[in-house]
Amino acid sequence: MNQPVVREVKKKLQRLIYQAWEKAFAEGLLPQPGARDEIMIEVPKERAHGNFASNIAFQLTARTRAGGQSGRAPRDVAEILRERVPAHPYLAGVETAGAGFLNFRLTPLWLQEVLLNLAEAPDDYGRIDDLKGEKIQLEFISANPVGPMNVVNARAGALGDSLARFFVFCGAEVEKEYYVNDYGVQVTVLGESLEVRYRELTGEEVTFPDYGYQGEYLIDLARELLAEKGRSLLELPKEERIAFCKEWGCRRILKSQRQDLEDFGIFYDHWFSERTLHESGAVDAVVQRMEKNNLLYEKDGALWFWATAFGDEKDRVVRTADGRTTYFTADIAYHLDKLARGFTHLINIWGPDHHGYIARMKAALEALGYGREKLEILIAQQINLIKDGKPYKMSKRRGEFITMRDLLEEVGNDAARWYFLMRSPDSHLDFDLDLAKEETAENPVFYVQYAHARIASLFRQLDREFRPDPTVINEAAWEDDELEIMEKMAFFPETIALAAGEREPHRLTAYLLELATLFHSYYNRKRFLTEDERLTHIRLSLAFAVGTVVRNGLRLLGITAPEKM
RNA sequence: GCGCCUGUAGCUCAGCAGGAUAGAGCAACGGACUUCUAAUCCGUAGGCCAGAGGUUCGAAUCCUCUCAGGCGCGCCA
Repeated sequence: MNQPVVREVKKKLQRLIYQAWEKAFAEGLLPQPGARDEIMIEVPKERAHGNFASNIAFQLTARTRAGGQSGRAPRDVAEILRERVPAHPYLAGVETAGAGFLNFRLTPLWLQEVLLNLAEAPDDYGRIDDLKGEKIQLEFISANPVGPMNVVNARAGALGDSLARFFVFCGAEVEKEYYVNDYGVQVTVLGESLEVRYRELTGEEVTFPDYGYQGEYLIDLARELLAEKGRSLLELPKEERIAFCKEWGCRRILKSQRQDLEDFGIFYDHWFSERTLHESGAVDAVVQRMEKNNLLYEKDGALWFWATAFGDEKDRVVRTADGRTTYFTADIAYHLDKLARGFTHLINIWGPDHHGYIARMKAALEALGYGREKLEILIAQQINLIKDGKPYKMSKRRGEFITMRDLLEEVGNDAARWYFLMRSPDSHLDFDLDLAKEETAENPVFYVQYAHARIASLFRQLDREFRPDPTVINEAAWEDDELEIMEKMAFFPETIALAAGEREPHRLTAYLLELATLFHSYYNRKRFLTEDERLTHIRLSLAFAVGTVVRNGLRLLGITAPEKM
């Protein structure tokens, strides 16, 4: 795999500056050069400031003072370096500017490299090997199987699925896992709630428990249960009937959750049942192991984990006074299981209501001898649904909430994914249902997709298969607007690295918007299919490249790249 | 009370280990289709980056404090 062009160019520039620095040192003008990597190469915001810039002069200024010399102004240092930067085919000019920046203007050579890479292996453009050798497990959503998916689940799903795609593109092996919380109070309440609804449908007079799940969906589910089993469940003792409802309800809800996810384009590699941890004895084994390692103490009849010794604010119960293990205990067992499976890195995406849980989970892993950095927890922040200009509150208890399915049916998968991913996971985003629904045409995702469709349309009109010709690309006389687009595409791999590294796909949505803007503007200004065969080829090479980058980018977000719109 | 997240244009939000004149979309206003898709383009307007200190050549960005909003602080999951 080729190194991304931008990285190579930065390295080249570092080398050139370093050579200048060494020369100046030999002449006694600057202090001794340090490491080459400390020379920072950045990208100026202003085009007038060149393609790349370095602030090395500012750093060196401090050092000329420290070295006992009289000290030089940043401008002078920059000038000393500028005069000594060796010539290079990539280099069109070096200038000093501002308070002491060193600005580099490059020839189109490096950008032609981008087009050539794109022509050679389109589907792989943007691939990097930053995560090569990593085996990452990504666990996300993991909702209780007690009701339909909600919109925060959808956000976490879009994020997790997209990150998985990024990681794979960065060379990692990735496994997506869903942890099914099919054990404990919540599912028991589900069983009880369903059982009451069932009896209600058989005509029995019932009082619905106030702690039960009151959503409509349970009535529907009870109806299905009645259709499937008839009144036969009434023969069972109540306890058994509840147990059956719990079992049956869990399975049905899980199945529909899974269906919702798959309709959203999210497919898991592995579904992991919490119950199996209890049944296999893994949970009890955790208690024993912690006991053996002197991590537990007894108080008020319960067994406590000494979490404060590992950075948590409070100690945590792993076995209650009446002998039950807690959710936390099972979760420790779950994470130990993950670790035993040989992943180099674990990532969990949790909802905002679980952030208080992070410290104790990390404390447990550390106490058991694993590095706390091995587990990374991302918080997908909350979503405020806005309807009719007002916040739309959700309540699982009252059963009036907008489900993930509702949302997707209203705005579509592509728009929903884009909306979730276009903001930082940290932002508490406002999702305006009316806006997303009514103004779909104004939605930025269509703007990006439209660029792709326009390009596809160009190639449809060509009566032959198009393959970019390296010779034509190398000999082309590029215009400024073309170079700008090429430069943007050169930063595609960088954007992916950043998005993957920071776990922030919104870097890519922003990038795609910028690229699409440049392209639409260019499209309006220039014709692609002209009488001049050479010119046509040059412009189509550019279109080919843009289309490829847009398609590759959308793929990472889990969004389709339509040929027609 | 403690912890986490957030505070940038009228609205929703970007701003990459600090960098040169703070950006985008929407909304507003004015223009552009005989031409490869007008789901597009071009232009105008819009800001005490919540506030106060500090760090330095340089702060929206880093540190401290204050203010405001959200979420969490169970022998629940």
